[in-house]
Amino acid sequence: MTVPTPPAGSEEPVAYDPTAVEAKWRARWAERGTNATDLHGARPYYQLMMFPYPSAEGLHIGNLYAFTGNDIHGRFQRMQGHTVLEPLGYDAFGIHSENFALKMGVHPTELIPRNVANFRRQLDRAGLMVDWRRQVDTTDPAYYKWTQWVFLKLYERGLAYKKQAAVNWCPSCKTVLANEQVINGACERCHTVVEQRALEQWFFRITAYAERLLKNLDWIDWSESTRTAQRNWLGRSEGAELRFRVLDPLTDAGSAGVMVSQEITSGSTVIPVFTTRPDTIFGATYLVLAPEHPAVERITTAEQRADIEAYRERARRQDLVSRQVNKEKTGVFTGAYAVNPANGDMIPVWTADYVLMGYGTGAIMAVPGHDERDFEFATAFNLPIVRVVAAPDDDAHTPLTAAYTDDADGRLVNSDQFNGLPVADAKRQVTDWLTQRGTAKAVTTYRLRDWCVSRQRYWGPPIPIIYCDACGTVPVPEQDLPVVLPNVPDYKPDDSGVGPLARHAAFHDAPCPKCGKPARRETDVSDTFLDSAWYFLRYPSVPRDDVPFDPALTKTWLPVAAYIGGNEHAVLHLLYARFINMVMFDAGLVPTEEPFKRFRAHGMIIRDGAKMSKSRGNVVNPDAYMDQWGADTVRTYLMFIGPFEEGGDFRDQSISGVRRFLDRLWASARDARTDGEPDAEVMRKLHQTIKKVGDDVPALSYNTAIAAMMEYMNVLRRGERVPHRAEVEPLVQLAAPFAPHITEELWELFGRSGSVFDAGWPAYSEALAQDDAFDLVVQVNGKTRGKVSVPRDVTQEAALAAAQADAGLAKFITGAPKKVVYVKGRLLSVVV
RNA sequence: GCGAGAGUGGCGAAACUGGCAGACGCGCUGGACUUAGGAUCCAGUGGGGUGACCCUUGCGGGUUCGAGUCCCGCCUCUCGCACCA
Repeated sequence: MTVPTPPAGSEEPVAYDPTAVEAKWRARWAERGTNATDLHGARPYYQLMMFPYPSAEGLHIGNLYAFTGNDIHGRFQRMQGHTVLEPLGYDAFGIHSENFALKMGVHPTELIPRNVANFRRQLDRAGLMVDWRRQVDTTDPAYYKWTQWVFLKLYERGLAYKKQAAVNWCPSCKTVLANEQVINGACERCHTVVEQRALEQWFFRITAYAERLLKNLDWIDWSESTRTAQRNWLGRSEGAELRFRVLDPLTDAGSAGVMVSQEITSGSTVIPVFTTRPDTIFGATYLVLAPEHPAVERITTAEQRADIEAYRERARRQDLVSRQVNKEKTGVFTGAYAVNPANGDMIPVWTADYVLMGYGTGAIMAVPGHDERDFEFATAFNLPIVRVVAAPDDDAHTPLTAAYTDDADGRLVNSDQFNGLPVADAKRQVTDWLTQRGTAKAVTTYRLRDWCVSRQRYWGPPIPIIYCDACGTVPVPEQDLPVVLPNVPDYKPDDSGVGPLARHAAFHDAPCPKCGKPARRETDVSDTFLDSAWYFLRYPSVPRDDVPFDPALTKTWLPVAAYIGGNEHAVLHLLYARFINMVMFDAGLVPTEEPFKRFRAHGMIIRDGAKMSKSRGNVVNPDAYMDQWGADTVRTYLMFIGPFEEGGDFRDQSISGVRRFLDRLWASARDARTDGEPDAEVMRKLHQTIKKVGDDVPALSYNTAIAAMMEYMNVLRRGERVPHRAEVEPLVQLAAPFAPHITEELWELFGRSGSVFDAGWPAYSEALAQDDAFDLVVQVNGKTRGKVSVPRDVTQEAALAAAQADAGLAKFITGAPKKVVYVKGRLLSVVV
């Protein structure tokens, strides 16, 4: 492919033709291996972008936005002398692909390669500096062999376990979902309301890492918004677990107020509750257990049994949305009483769905005086409300018209020996006191739950476990990996709670690896988020088949130097990836506890002020724009429309400005003169621009870097001047990360032999960038009244004299100044 | 409700630790070149006033020689989390 040259003798200058230039350099890069990374090169720099799910619709403009932002950063680092590894792959397993395949009636094994091929074509066009030799595809057995290996590593370390639990079940996707995949009680994929089902599932013990995952957030170099989202998700809260003994009808019979049941209960039941406010124990007037709490069964009295059963049944059937959205308090008395460990009061035990089984112990002590939810419940059911904390202006007898929850200024009342203590002190002292009495311990609870990784679906890596009647649960030995996902025509999920692979005897039946007797394979596959939780470890070691990641390469390339991606993955992918990396670190397989040295969340692209969506019909098709404007223009435009970390508004109308800039760059290089000297004024602006672009690009301020180059372009061509080559050539380098094809072409036009990306970054000279005279702003009484041209290092006296000598300024400076403020190099402020 | 972020021309947006508000681009206006212009180039472009000047960064106060930027009190929007005890 060559760029058309004008016919001999033609006067017509060659116009910028992006189609030809881009095709030429795509071919040239492939031929020369320009984008191939030497894994043993000097100053390794791992530039990571979030690999896409290859949808049938093709590359989304949002993907392109993220990739371009990464690519510019990677290319810039290369021009700074780093050996940059910029890999990419496909996150092609998962429910989304499978649902789409089912809908279209095309098997995923056919659909995915087709989508991948289309993605690859679009990605190639975008001019990314990707080393495709390191590509990964999560659906390739050569990859998921190691995903299964990761599962086994966790199993080995006691971090993967199977348990029966109430889990989120999507009736439409017919599979369980992780908590992270349930948004407002609905499936994040299909938005169907999620049900609760009791199923046996594989879990990863991520909660064992909660503390470390939280602590490292204090120092990792990540976008603040992402760290905050993770902190909230981990949800650490400090408090105490208090033990309440439920009165036994036999032993406690005769105690005043106990309703003796005919039912004989065996032994005494102790209900542990978690609270962050142990200081309010004297105000705990009843207990509430979640409807699913196992103790409910045991303590309910005969009189209350029918009501309780009905209530539990209702709660069980109710989906999460109505349970969460309908916040009206409901509940039923169990008939049982428990003893308040602080004051010995007998308090009723209720069950209510405002208490969640999944958090803390699934039971609470209700302190209606100082908790809004308990106050609401107590009011609805006429339960006693006791004040145990008083605001500075209140006393022990001030009536409570609402829960008083302030824990900063309150002091304890109605709490025996703790009266008068501030809340913070009381928390500690009450916990200590109860701990000594054996009814409490200080505990820290996390909102985070263990990661449910089983999926009752087809399109994922089979979980490498075999169940043997004799040997029990047996992990598939490493040498038997991968457990290949069979290519079966019947892969539709059903409502049985068991994955479709269970229907395929050839897969399901397998000999026990230990004893060789007939046994059964696990038929669930693992969550897609496991595929992506370790992919960054794999890239440098592709295509090694003997190890998931080579120790030496991993040590060289990890942790990732720069990771840029969408904040929608703040608590999913990014938390799981940190967890898996931490486990690998504990196993001595990766060099650092944290996988990503630096993470930045990019913003979202909207279009004409509105969110892009298929239903709105305002989705930008990258192919059409690259056809019309060229990839370099699309890339540069995407980066120009707003701050990269905040996103921007894609408007068709504005793209022409960026194309005009590249047209002018082309013309400036083509027509540049080589005779004589470059203009000193222009060169000064050039050096200021080198500085600005060099500062802005690593800070991801791409929009201002482009603006600076445009500004320089205006100077370069002001008044239709013909620029000197020395004025243009460095600009070609500055623009290269943004517009790689055109700049390679112009670099070649200048007679350079290698790639512009191996030519380094233009040298910046502070001396050349410095203006010798400048305009000093003069303010009088706080108002800007004009400016005077003075030397840069002028003294205050000289500056004031210059201001007073200026006719336009002198009229404002009447009489002797009362006060003069002089900021060197900036302004002079005179008060009269 | 809690947490995070953001409100600046007709539009997308700039503004380093407080120091000329509106860089750059779109659009618009005028001009040049043209048979032509939805091409290219040049110039202008926050609002008001004939003018010297005045007003202007969501609203109201404050600190300061000086506030888009800092402090106090509100309003609006976006994104997370949401009965988490």
